[in-house]
Amino acid sequence: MKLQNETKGHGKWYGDACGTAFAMELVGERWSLLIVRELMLGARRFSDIRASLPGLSAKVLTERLASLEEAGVLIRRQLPPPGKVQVYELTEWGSATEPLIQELGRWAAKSSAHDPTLPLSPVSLMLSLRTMADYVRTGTIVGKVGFVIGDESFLVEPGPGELPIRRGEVKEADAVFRAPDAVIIAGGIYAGMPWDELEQEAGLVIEGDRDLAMRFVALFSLPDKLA
Amino acid sequence: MKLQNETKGHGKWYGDACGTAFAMELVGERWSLLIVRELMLGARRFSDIRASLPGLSAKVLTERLASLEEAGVLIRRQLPPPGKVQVYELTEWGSATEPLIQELGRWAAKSSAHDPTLPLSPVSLMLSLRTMADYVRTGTIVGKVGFVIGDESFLVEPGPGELPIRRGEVKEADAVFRAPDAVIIAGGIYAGMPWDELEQEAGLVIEGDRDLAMRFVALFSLPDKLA
DNA sequence: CAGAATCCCATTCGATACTG
DNA sequence: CAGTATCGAATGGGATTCTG
Repeated sequence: MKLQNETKGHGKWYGDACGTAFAMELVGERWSLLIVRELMLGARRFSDIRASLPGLSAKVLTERLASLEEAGVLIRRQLPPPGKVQVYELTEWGSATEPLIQELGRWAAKSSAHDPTLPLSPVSLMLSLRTMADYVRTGTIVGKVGFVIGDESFLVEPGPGELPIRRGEVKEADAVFRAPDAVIIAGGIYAGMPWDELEQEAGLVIEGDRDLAMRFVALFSLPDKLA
Repeated sequence: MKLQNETKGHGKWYGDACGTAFAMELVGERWSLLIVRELMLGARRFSDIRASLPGLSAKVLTERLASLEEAGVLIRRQLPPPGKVQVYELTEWGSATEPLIQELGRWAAKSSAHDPTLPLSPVSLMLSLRTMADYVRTGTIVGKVGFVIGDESFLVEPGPGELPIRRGEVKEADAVFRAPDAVIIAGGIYAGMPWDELEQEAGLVIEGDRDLAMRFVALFSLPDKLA
């Protein structure tokens, strides 16, 4: 891919000092922000990203990774041997897009047209927890909650005013949600589907401290819709 | 313009429940969010918007206005006679993009590549004040500050933890900044250019309570850059 | 598997001209 | 002023193929 002329950015964008314009030049392209989102919880490989974003072609992913790298949002890195695979990782500035992604999510959730039952990626679900949590109550939960979604695992450790999430084994978790697909868990948390029904019919498994699990999911709710 | 098929939105977008994706479908198109930004401080006419966004053609503006209206972000309205002109105005949900626009701006400002000396529209400058204000000090300013930029006027009335801005005559202001272009004022506030130099060489005029004016501009600063 | 390279079609854009 | 109509050029994206 030919590098774009640096004075004009992606082509002929708006030469505007406003941050809105500048930011849209960098991450406003189709797929860009979704790719950034997938990297938000840690470095991933080309094929991981592709698998999480159905509809994104290899060509476009290659192009977006290149322009995001050029913009300084992410870097391409070789993992040390053994492994020695190539991964993409957000820079510090790239990670600083999280509030941005959260605002996008909050705004979308207020739309009456937003449909929370559409498919979503594991990372997308985990990040939505951070967006929609009631932070005045996160401190009341004691214990770690694990999620195993397909072949990805995450650990959530609620604390006062915070909700740290990291990838990792769920052995240390006190309660674990296990499901083949993120949309199942999203259905329980956001669409109010009964948990026992999801366990019987959708392949959800809740392990460990079930009471903890239920108090945990009660932390999350969608905002009221706006006209 | 043919309306898009409603099931696929703008064409073939990502069918993802994540708010990021949904929001990008609605306002992620080129120019869309800049148009929304121009409406943020009140309804405007077609040609007002066009004049504020150099590089935006009538064709594209027409298209964007149509899709933003269809998405429920803005509405098209006839002003009552006399006047009887057509204006575009944000819906309640459209106005709810302000935190989003602010996050975009905050993030952009942390980039080392961001150039605050580029041209910007009057609305863009006024909104940046709300984004960059030090809200622990806004309450210490007593008095109204007016801005006249080209032929647009705004009134800012700082209060504890808030910075309301509205269009309006600056007669009631205790201090007024007057400049032919927003970039001049931005240079003083964000780029640290000396105010007296701007007055002598760039056509800036500061009227009224000069001490108030200087304490007011000290409320604003750009964040530290990230790698 | 991780991408680069080609090919080709669909869409989009900008410029210009036109209209109520 | 507030758009609409048209046209040629540029861009974008999917499918496919190739390579280390």
